[in-house]
Amino acid sequence: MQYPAHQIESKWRTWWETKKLYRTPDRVKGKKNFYHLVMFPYPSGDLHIGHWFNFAPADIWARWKRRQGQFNVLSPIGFDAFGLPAENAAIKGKLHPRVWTMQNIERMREQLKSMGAIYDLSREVVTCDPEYYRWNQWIFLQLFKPGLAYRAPVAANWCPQCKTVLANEQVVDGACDRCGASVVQKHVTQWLFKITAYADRLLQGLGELDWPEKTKAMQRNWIGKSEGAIIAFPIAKFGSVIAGPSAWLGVNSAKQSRNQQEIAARPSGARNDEHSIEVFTTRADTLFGATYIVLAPEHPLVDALTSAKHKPAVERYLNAARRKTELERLAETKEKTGVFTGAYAINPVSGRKIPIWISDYVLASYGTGAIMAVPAHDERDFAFAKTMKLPVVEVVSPDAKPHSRPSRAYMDDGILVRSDRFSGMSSADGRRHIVDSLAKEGLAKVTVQYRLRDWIISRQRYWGTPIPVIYCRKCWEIQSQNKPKAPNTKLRAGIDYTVFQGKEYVIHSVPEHDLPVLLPDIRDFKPTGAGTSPLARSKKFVSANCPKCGGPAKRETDTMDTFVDSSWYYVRYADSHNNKRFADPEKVAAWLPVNMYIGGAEHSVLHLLYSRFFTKALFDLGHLKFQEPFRALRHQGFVLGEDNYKMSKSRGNVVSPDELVHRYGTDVVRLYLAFMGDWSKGGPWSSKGIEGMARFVRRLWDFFAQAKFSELELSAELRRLEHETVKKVGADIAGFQFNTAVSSLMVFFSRLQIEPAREAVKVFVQLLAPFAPHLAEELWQVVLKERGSVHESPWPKYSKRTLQTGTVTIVVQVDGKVRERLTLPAGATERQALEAAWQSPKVVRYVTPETLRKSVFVPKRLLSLVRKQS
RNA sequence: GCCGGGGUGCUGAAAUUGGCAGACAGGGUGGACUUAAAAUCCGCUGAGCGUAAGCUCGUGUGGGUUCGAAUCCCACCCCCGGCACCA
Repeated sequence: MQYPAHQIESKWRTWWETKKLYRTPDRVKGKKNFYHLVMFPYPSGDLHIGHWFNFAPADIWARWKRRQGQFNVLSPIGFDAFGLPAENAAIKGKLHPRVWTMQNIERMREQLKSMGAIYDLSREVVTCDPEYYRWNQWIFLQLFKPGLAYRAPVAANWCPQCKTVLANEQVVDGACDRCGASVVQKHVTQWLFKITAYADRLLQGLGELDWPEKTKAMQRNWIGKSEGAIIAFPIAKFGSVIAGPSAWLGVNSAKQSRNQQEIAARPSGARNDEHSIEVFTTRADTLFGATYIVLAPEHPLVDALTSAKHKPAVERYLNAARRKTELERLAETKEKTGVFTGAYAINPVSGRKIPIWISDYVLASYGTGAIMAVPAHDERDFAFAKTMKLPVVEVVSPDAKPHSRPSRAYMDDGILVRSDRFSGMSSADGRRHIVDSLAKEGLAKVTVQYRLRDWIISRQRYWGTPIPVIYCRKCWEIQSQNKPKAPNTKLRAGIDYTVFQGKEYVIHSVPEHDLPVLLPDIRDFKPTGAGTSPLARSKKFVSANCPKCGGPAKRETDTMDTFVDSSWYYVRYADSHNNKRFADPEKVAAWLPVNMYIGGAEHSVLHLLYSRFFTKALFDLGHLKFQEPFRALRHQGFVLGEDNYKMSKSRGNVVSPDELVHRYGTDVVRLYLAFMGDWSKGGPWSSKGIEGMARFVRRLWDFFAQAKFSELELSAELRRLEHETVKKVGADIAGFQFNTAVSSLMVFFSRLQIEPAREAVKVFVQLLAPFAPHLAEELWQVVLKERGSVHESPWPKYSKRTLQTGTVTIVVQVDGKVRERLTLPAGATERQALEAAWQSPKVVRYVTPETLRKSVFVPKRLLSLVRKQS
C-alpha cells in the first residue's frame, strides 16, 4: 500500500497545533526546565539541507529529552535578520531590505513547520524588529557606561567590496568572509567593544564547559595568551646615549590598566617615550643575542628616530607598506623587507649599541609594536639578519658549548652561553634571572600578552542596528571654555569625547527612554564607500538635539555588527516580547544558561566567543546571574554534495529539502539525515541512501497496515531485544549517535516482523517517535488505538535483569584464535563455559584440560584458553 | 610550524571503550514472482586457499605490551579542520 506521507504529516501537524502540544510554559510543576537551543538561521530565503541537518537531529534529541518525563524542554527558534545579504539583494532587486527579509522569513517559517519540530513558535525572535534591536541599543549603552564600548582610531580591516569595516574574526586568510574580496587596512575611528578586558576570563571559563575539545582549543588559540616580559632598550640617539628608567614600566597597576585601554584604542600598541623603546618577548633568556631592534612601520617613534639621512628611504618604505593589502602581507612571509632608521639602542644587559630597523614583519597591533631581534634563536629574525647582513650571535646552546656561524635559528630551550654572569643557566632560569635583574633597574616587567583584539562593531552599512549615540560640539565648547589652557584633562578620548575632522565633540548616550533609535526608511541604502553608512545621507536622521544642552547635535550613523544581535538572542527567548526590559530576570533565571546548544562549528571564534563575552560583561553589570551562556555544545558536520564536494549552485550538486519532503515526506528525510552517518562529521549526500530509507518506511507502513498483532507473552529473545533496543536508542540519542539508533530500530523491526507481539510493537513506535514524529503518531493513535499523543507518552524503560536473560554466544579462543562459538545461558559462569568447551571437538582438537595453562572468562562474551608451552 | 580530529569492505559506516572486525544501510550479484520490465521478496557479497569441514591473511606503515589490539604505548606516513611573521 502507498505510504500517504503528506496526508499523515499535515493531519498531525494541525492536530499538534490545535492541542498546543509544544507551547512551553515557564514553569511546570514537578519538572525541571531544560533549555535546548539551535543556532537561529539567517533568513536567506530557503532552508537548505545544512539547516535540516542541524535542526532535525537536534529536534530528535529535544523530543527524546522531553519524553524522559522530568524535564520541561524549551526549544525556540527565530531569525538572525540583519545583515549584508538583505542589502545586497535589495540593491540588486530594488526591494527594501526589510521587505526582502520579511518575505524570506515568511517562507522559511513554513519550511521550518514542514520539519515537524517541537519549536515553541510563540517565542520567536526576529532581530531586525525594533522590539528586538531596541535592546541591542540598550545593551550597547550598558557597555558604554563603564567604557566597555568606546570609540577609537584603529587600523581596521576594510572590505572594499562591502565598503565596510570588519572585525578581526570576520577576516579569513586576508579576505572578507562575506564576499571574498581582499581586505585592506584603513585608519578610521570606530566603535569597539573591549573584549580584551575579558581575555583571561574567557580563557579560564572554558575549563568548565561541556564543549567539543576542538572548539575550546580554537578559542584558546584565538585568545592567544603568551607570558613573557616587556624590556626597555634605552635609545642611543644619533650616537649619544639618553638612558634612564622607562616611563611606562614604573607606573602603578591602576594607571596601567587605563593605559592599556588607550593602547587598545591606538593603532599601535606601543607605549614608549623619547628615552627608550619597549619590546615584548617570551624569550628574555636570549637577550644577549639581541643584535638589533625592529619597529613596526606604524610605530609612533618611527618619525622621531629616523635620521635626516635616512628619511627618504624610510618614507619610501612606509608608503609601500601602507599600500599593501593584508593578503599581500600574508603572502610575503618568506622574504623580509625593511629599512634602517639611522638610530641605535642599547642592549640593556650587554651594553652594546644595536641598530634600530623598521620592517612590516613586526605587527603594530601585537605586544608593543617593536621587537628585540635575536637572529640566532628566531627564524624570522634570522631570515631578516641574513637579508640585511646583520650580526647573528648564539646565546643559547643545546650542549652548553658555544658554536659559531649557525646555519639556521636554534629555537628550542638550552643552556645560556655568551651571556655574562647568566651563562650556564638553563633557558628557564635565564629568563627569570635576566628579567629579575633588569626589573630592579626599572628596565623590565613580567607581562602577559593576548593575541585577541578588541571587537570593532561599527559597520558602514544600512541594514543593522543604529548605534544609539549623539555627538555635541556645543557641549565640547562649553567644557573647553571652562578650562581653556589645559583642556579637559579629565575627559577620556573615545568615551567622553571624540574627534571628527579635527574638531572635538562630546559623546552622549541616547537616553534610555528614547530607545529605540529607529532605523529610518531611506531611499538609497547603497554603501557610501566614504567610511560612513548610508544613514549619513539622511539629514533628518543625522540631526538631533543634544540630550544634555538641547542644542543641535548629530547622530552616529554607523550600524552595529550583526554579531551583536546574535550575542544575546538566547536570553531574549526567555521573554521574547517584553517591552519593559531586555528580559524579565525571573524568566531568565527559569531558563538560562542554555543547557544544550547545537549548531555549526564555523562559529567557534565568532558568535560563540562574542556570546561568552556578552554574558560575562552583563554578569559584571548585574544584568545576568551566570557567566557562561552555553553549558553544553555540540556541532553537526557538513552535508556535502553527492560528488563529495561542498554543495554549490555552480557545481549543480545542491539537494533541496523542499523537494525531498515533497517526494518522500518529512519523516523519511528526518530518518535519513539521522541515519546518513556520523552526525558530528557529516558527509556526502546519497540519493540512493534516502531511497533505501523510503523503502524501510514503506515496509514499516505495510507491516502496520496488515499485521495482526499478537497479545501473547513475548518470547525471551524478543523481550531481551526490546530492552536492548530501548537502552541502545536512548543512549545513542543522548550521545548524538543518531545513525546507530536508527540501525538498532531497524534490527528491532526485523524481529517484530517475525513475532508481531503487540507489547513490543508499542515500544517500537514509542522509540520511533522522535525520528519520525508524524508516522509514529499515526501508528500510535490510529493503528494501535492508544490514547493521547505518542510524544506525551513516557520513554520506555528497560531492566538490567531482562538484559541478562536468554542465551548468548560465547566465543572460545585458543591461544588468541577463535575456534568455537558456544550458545549458553546469559548467566553462564566460567566453570559452565569450560564444561561446554570440553564437549566441543573443535576445542579439544587444540587444547585439553591436560594441556591448558590458563583460561580467561568474560561473561556473556568470551572464554580464552591458553595452552602450556610445548 | 603549532593546535584539534581522522585513516576500517566497492560506498556511507558499526564495533557496548581491550574481547566474534565489518552491525545497519547503499551498491553489486544470483534466484523467486512476471509474457516482460519496474516494484516487491529471498540468498550471497573483505581477500586468498579448499569439493567440503575448515584453514590462512586482513582495520595507513613498522615495532611493542597483552591470553587477546581497529582500540593501549613508541616511531613514522598520509588526509581533513583551525591558527600562523603573535616575537
